[in-house]
Amino acid sequence: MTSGKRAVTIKDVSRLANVSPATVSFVMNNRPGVSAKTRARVLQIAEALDYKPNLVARSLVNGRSKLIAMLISSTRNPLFPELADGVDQALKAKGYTLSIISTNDEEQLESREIAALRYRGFDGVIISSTLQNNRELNKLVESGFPVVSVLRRDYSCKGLDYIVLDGIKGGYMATEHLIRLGHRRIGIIKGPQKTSTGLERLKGALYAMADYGIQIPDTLIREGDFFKSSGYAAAMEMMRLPQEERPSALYACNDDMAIGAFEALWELNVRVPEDVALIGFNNTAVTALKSVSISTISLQKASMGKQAANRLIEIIENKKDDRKTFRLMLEPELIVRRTCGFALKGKYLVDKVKDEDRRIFP
Amino acid sequence: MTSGKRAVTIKDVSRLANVSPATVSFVMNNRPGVSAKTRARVLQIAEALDYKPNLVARSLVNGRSKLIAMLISSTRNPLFPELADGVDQALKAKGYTLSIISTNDEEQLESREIAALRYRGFDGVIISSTLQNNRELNKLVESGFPVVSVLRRDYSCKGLDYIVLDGIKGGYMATEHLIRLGHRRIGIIKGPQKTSTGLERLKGALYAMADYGIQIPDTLIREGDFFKSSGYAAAMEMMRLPQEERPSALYACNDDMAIGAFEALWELNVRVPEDVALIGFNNTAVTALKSVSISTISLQKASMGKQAANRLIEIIENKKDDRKTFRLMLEPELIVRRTCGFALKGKYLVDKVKDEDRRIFP
DNA sequence: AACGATATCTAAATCGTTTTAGTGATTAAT
DNA sequence: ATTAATCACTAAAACGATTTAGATATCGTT
Repeated sequence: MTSGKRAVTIKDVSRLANVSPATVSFVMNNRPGVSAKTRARVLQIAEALDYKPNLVARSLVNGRSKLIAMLISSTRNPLFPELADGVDQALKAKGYTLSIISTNDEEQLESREIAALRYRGFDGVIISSTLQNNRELNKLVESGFPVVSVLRRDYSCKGLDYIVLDGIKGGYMATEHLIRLGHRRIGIIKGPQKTSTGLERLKGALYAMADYGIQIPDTLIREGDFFKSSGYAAAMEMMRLPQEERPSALYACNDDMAIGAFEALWELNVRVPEDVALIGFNNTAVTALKSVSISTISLQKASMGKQAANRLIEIIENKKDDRKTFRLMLEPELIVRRTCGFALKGKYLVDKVKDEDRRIFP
Repeated sequence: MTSGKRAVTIKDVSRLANVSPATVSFVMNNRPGVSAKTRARVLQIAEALDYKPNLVARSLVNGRSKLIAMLISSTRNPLFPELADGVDQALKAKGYTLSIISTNDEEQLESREIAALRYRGFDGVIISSTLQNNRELNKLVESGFPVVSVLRRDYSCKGLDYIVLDGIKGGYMATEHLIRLGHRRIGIIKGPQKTSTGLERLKGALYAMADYGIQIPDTLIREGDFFKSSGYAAAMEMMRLPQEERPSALYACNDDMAIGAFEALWELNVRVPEDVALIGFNNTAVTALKSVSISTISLQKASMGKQAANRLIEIIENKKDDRKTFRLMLEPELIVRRTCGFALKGKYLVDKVKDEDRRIFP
């Protein structure tokens, strides 16, 4: 302990109770082999001294800490707290404690934290901050350390268990919705291409465009970093293009960037959805506010977190080495709100496009 | 390690390098007393084996882990992630890693986590989920374990270091602002009274009312839990009072509840601020959105988190036992936005009240 | 050549638990 | 009464590092 009074140890208890440390250990762990009388005496003394077993020492000897780490990209992106909440609840129910660590999507920091995990005494880790081609993650998984990736995944990582959303499908749905509302010039604010979500949500959009035979100029694809300010900047740039090059709709690959774009449009006195339609991704709490009401793609956050937590515990507690990798891809759902203008138009304008004319996803 | 390949230990390295474990330890910690040749050889072998010191073992012997815990109430209340972000940055800069643990404001869980902290190998803890009269917190502080409370405090805890906002002043400012805009029937949505913030933000409002000679009926004070839904419910109830008993303004003791109220008013087709004014507390990111624009009280979150982190490290690193308790109370700031109607009216209606007529805060 | 000083390295104790193997004592079975 | 089985307990070895005190070897000085 850093300073202050020395903590009570098992030896203090054993001395006072006139038994060996082993006996105290048995008592504290509810193990058989101790007489009722001794057990009671030890418990009473432990209570009186306010003895709590040192979890670091315990963790050293039996390699279990009941501590799980969750790596998130940032607490400032509300998706991660929302995800963490589900994980937390599932873990608490099983007697584990969750530690949330943020890596800010910095590759170095991410690698450092991943490398440290194994040696920090965590029993396992849930990674939602996953980037691509992470050597440390590969090593961690290969070493047999319990890892479950949630939301994002690292394609390079062979044995990695994950639960993700079908981002391609989500991106497709968002874009197709805009297309069916009659939009032909759709601006895309894509996410960081070092994340699987960033890649897939863009890819889905491009598939949709291709299926509907829509060309998209480079000026209408901008890369953001999943934070609000980058969405703001991207929207500003696109709206400052010459009149005829401007988008009539924006698809932002996450809600924070959509909100940034929303702010930019507001500042420019562009009406949403009358002048420009807008759709985001993630269905974070803000988008549902009545005064915001941004259309978006929803994912089952609570379920995702819960399943990841349960899978991780399963790995930890049935430590077979031959385990099958567990992979799950959840279905996205389109949430139609005010900003895409559906209510305005009442129906899709392009229903005349025959289904055979386009590739049905996937 | 739970399963999989055995991790590389200091012994593996020492064996391969033909030195004792002690020497390897010296090398890994950049200590003198090892020849350049040996040092190089050890480093090379450590690198080849991908050896990383086991932090649990290290922590056991020298009582340092470079791990800090932060107890927050919930990730779903955006104030906490925003606070944690500041703490995280300050800690990272000094080589520490932050673990965020949420307690959901449940007294039992809170106590359990606090009690466990000391034995989990954390070097210190930042508590922002603080409730009142927590025996475990008192014991922890008394034991000399490094603790800094931020945002909230436990009045019963004598030696507790804290950095908080002047909640009474903030509550006073919010309410006074509404009063000066001419409001006489102000509904208050207070927070949980087991938190210092809940208590103070209400107290400040009552002081302001008293100073301006305003009576407030019981029906216009409702208790929420700092979450959105409780603000929604409280606003709904108040707006369903008979016409003449309804509030003309609402003061919610945090932004989430203000947003809930905002939603309720929207649903009831009550115009904000024309029919009912609204002010929140915390200046969380959502309130600043153009389409939301809720007036609120701002606190210096980043600075608060940073200072708490730095103070904690100071305690940890200069382990004097005679340390003075460190207490800081920061100044709130009124953020005037759309929902309180200031822009509408352009000036305070009650400027005729002479300053001497009321008690100037504090 | 002898001495002390310095540099390099190691053996062993330590941190606070858990666990294994084994010791006595008591009880049960024949 | 003897042997076997059971019970209550303990000594000592882990776990994987750090640290202290001491052992060797090397060097310089006179």
